[in-house]
Amino acid sequence: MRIGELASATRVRAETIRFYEKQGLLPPPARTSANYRSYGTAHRQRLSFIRRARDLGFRLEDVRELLVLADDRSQPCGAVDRIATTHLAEIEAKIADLGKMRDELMRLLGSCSRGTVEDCHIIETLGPDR
Amino acid sequence: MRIGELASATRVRAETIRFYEKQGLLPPPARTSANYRSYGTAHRQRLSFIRRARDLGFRLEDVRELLVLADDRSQPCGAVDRIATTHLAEIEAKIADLGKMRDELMRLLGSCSRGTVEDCHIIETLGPDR
DNA sequence: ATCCAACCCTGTAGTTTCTACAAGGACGGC
DNA sequence: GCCGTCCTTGTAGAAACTACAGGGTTGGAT
Repeated sequence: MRIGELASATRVRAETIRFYEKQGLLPPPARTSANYRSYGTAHRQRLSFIRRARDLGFRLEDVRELLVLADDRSQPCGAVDRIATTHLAEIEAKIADLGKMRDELMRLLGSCSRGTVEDCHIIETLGPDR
Repeated sequence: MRIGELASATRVRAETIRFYEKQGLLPPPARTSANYRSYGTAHRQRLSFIRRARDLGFRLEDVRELLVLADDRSQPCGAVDRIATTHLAEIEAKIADLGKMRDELMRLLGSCSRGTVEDCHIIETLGPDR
């Protein structure tokens, strides 16, 4: 299959597929006589793997490691577990941060008096000094 | 005050202060005879404003607009409200996304059998095809 | 007077993960 | 032969900084 077909099969844009190839995440495929990339099932599976991992928020560096582990099926599962656990902790930290922002923003918006900026609680909270 | 003092007063790094100046968020200050930046109270207040807005997750473009609004105190408060409301919605969307990732990751990690990659549920879930 | 650490200057390049061209070649149908 | 769609490479941009490199300045100790 050509890059466009692979793109729609995996819902990964063609540009992104080329980008992954350049980053070494996806091996360079065979080429047709017209120099078009020609992909097979293994490529589609590998790209789907990458996409699922990205959907779970893993960074490309993590995806790279996970691919190595997936390729060597005799490895102990601990490394996978460690990567995923670390990632989970990062996600939870980010959720906590965003939750604080959300609470503070809701507090500010709730106190908006719909007047002029002069007595806007939001602007007032941001500056000048408290 | 010089840039280092401003930096520690606002907990914004000196490099970032220069960056904000280049972006037009902070007006260029006076210079000493040695060409050092020399800041006053107004600069510190403006930078604190920026920092608080950034802590709430506003993008620099939003901060730029908020600064304009804060400078013209007769403006109606609606524009501020609109920026903050939009931002709140983005934050809530991001929290929802991350929440889904967290749930899925926890599910995967809970099913980890601590064996080899061969029967690792995490790797299995990511690929090849389901 | 000299020395040194700690500060400051400018400008550029790197981070992350793509996305968007620009300029050109290939292919399939009419 | 032409048109629209696909493919190729390479480069630049987006966000918000961060990290140098290669210099000048300051202020205190010796």
